[in-house]
Amino acid sequence: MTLTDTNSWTGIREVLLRRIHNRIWQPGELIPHEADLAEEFGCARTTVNRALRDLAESGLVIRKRRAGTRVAINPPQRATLTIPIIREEVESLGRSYRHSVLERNLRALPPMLHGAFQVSLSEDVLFLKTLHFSDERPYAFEERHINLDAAPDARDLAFNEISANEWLVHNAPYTHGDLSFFAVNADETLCRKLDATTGMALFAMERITWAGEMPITHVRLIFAPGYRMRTEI
Amino acid sequence: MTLTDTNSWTGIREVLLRRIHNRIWQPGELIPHEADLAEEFGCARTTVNRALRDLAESGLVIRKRRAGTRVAINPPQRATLTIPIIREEVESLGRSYRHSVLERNLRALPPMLHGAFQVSLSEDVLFLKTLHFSDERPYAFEERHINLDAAPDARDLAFNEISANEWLVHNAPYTHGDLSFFAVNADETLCRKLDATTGMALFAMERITWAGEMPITHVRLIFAPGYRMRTEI
DNA sequence: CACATTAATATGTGCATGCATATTATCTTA
DNA sequence: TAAGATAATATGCATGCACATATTAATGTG
Repeated sequence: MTLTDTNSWTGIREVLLRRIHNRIWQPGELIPHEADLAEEFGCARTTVNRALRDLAESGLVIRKRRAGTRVAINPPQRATLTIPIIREEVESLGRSYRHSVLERNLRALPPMLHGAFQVSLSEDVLFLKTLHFSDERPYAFEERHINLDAAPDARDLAFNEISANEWLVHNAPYTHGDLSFFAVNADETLCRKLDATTGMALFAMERITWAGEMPITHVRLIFAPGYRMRTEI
Repeated sequence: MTLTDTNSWTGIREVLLRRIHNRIWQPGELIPHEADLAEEFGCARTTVNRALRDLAESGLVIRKRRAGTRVAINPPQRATLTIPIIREEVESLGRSYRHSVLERNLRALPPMLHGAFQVSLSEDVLFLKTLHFSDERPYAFEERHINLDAAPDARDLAFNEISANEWLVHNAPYTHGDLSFFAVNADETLCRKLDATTGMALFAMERITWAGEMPITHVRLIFAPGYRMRTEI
């Protein structure tokens, strides 16, 4: 038995967790309310509240005012993905990072993004194709649209020194965004860029970010063969 | 300007967020400490603490005792993925769900999983191949190993009524796990099962879960063509 | 009986205070 | 001067209390 340090909120959380795991409280069942638990553990209600709040955040219990706290019927499996700046991801693996801008121009917003960007933009967007390298081997291929209304300084930057990925994180913080993951087959051009063979399945990610109502950037990243996105749950 | 409801912790969080977004506090910069902010907002230190704790959780600020709170240099982009039970995912899209167990037998733990499962198991594991359908069209193909030490009741279940996916969530809660996402090419057998053409890129997920030291299950899910995993950030 | 009103109740949050703990800065001392 | 002891300080956490708010149950009313 681990030292439970009851009357610390983490300790109480562990006790509650064990009861849920051991089915002392069945899924769907109402558990005692804060005041009772506080008395049982001999601590303040605030402390129990903290523990329960944490369990609710991770989806294990459902809390409603007046209705009480009940064990979740099917705890949704939540996974927190950390999506780092590519340079940092590569360097954290002990590899050297480099990137190369393959294409850079102004163009009208592609129709595909009209819906996603929602607002009609007053001017062209900056389009970039970038290849990211890990130890001089292709790591990921990036296609990006930048809304110059949201990041006007980007117009004068070549993004040869600092990648658009990193520059935007530092200079155009977003408030929210959409993120999706999927698989694509490598076409001819992707193959040449990513050292893949034609048709190979590649892991891809697409992201659109906004600062309030203003769309900032759309990016599509396609990773070299063998890439896995990992996390712990 | 939105109503800021200062002296509520969420209101204070919004104000702090705006200051970070507007670069009033530069990345890397030390921000005033809790007591000062509490005085500025005319609230208790606890309330400021709650707001700062929340910002720290989302990775926007870094907090260290004595050292103070500083704005993160490159806020890691954290995304929370909710991985639902497949039946619920399908039904939430308004489709009908069905699954079919294609194969079910006991076998020795495959060498591939010896490392992952870490401990040597005393007996065989239960192996299952399941196909999940959405509106009678293939949705995902599942290969699963279940440790019968962790879930002995599984030995007598056919998993025709309730899928192993769902049964395990209800009957063998895990404490932690590893999760990864990647892309695979459809091979001959996958094609037949998932209505794909040979070589098509498919989105896949692999997951191993433990209850404490005890491995529970390994599962590999391969989704039908076109699948996207989405989230908001 | 249907519907609106009111009361009861469990969680949500704020406050003032005190102490714990990690980390940095400062002061000793060999 | 370098290494170790000590003080200072910002966050972390627990407590007791009060009030806010959402939701359910009970009650009243046409």
